[in-house]
Amino acid sequence: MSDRTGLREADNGHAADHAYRLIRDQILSGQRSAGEWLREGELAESVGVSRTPVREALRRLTAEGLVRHERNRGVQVQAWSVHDLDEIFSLRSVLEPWGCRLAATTGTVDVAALDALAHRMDEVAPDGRPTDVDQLTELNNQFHRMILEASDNSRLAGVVSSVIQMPLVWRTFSHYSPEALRRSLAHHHELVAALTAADPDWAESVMRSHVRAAWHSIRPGHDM
Amino acid sequence: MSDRTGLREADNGHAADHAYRLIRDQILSGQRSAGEWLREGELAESVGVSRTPVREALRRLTAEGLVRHERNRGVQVQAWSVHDLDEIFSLRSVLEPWGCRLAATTGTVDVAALDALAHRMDEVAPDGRPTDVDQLTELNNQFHRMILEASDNSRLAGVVSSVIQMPLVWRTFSHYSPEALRRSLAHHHELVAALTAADPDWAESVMRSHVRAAWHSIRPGHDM
DNA sequence: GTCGGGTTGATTGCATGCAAAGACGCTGAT
DNA sequence: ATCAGCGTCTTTGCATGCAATCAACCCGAC
Repeated sequence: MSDRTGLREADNGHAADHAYRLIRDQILSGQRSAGEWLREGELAESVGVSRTPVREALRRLTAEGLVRHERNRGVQVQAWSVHDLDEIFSLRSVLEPWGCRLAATTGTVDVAALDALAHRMDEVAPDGRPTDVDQLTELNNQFHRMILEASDNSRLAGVVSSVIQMPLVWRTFSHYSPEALRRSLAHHHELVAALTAADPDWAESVMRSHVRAAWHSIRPGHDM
Repeated sequence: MSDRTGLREADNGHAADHAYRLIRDQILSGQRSAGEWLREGELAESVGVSRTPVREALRRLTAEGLVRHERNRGVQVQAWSVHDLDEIFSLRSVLEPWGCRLAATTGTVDVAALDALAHRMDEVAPDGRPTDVDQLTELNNQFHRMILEASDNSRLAGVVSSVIQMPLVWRTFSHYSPEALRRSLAHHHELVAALTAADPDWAESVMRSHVRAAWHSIRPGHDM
């Protein structure tokens, strides 16, 4: 471990966290393909730390479902099927509308911030054609997370984000048609309106439409 | 580490798993009280392994929310408030009825096994007075888990069980009045009936009643 | 040619040592 | 008496070495 400092640029001082973020990013960005074995030694070297914090990072990723752990064999990147996607989206289509309903009643949601996010997404994807898919994804995640956190049920937010990891690998928005993406962005504005009006039924049903539309946009063979 | 074998009785061969189970049981059984600090060294000695597998066990427990991890300070048993209980039960009152609805439609649920469980619970708690709270809790968990696993959505089952840990600490059934417990057991039989009839609406609404009744039975100050 | 057994190599799992960070108590100054 | 500064001591975080495990290969027997 010679020039460790050279490799740990954005290190906030903690090897395990650093390793976790690096490995996670490699998986989410697709640099590590599904089924690929992640060797502790190799990762340790590439991250610039010893195997111990790498092992800790891999255990966290295992708990989050991004990788699979086999005893005495190692860790491999989780493989995903269409059925997994169906499970996740059917779960989301229950949880997110409910969370959105709660957010509409608590009144703690920051509608101005939501509105700003919706407009920034419009800019990143003018006319339904995204210029930067990663940024669009990030903005979208912020939008949804912000609503769930206003639901005043921290476990709900945690559960949804733990389940959502996989669609991130799938790079959701790259599967959208321009029309589907325009509709998705319109939903965001409608959600802002419903939350501003503090109408739980409206908010819930728009979110349900939003999630189910997304489901059909992503599902292979249904690119509408 | 002298006579390690003497301490590892039910060891299936793997130190980290062993440590995990032991520590987890200590928390769930109440031997470790909320807020108590869990020292790696002490745990390692008591389990009979080194600190490394203990650390791994503690990280798993952290991911499951049973303990809290503070950087460079250690791990302490998670403390629970009534608000946490509310969060969990409101989540359950959305997820479990939905899972029960799904189970009623997939037709993969083993109603005979469910019926057997319901009757065994009757025996363990005749006239709403439990003879063995732990066994009753275990049977109840099996009952609910079996329904969720028949929902054909593995993530749903995972999410619910991850969220349910805390009521286990609370030792749910010891808070029930005889009347509430009798009602709870009756719900189980009604659930079996609804699932046998494969009626999604019936199944869903019984489960919703069941969860919300449980909520009121447990909530401090609402022992009806 | 195929199958079984043993052997080698790679990799994980665990134990241990050391360094760094925080908590506590002491001392001294105000 | 109170509080800042300092040193010690406990505890965690990380690195490293070694043992156990698994996979793949090779070789010999049938």
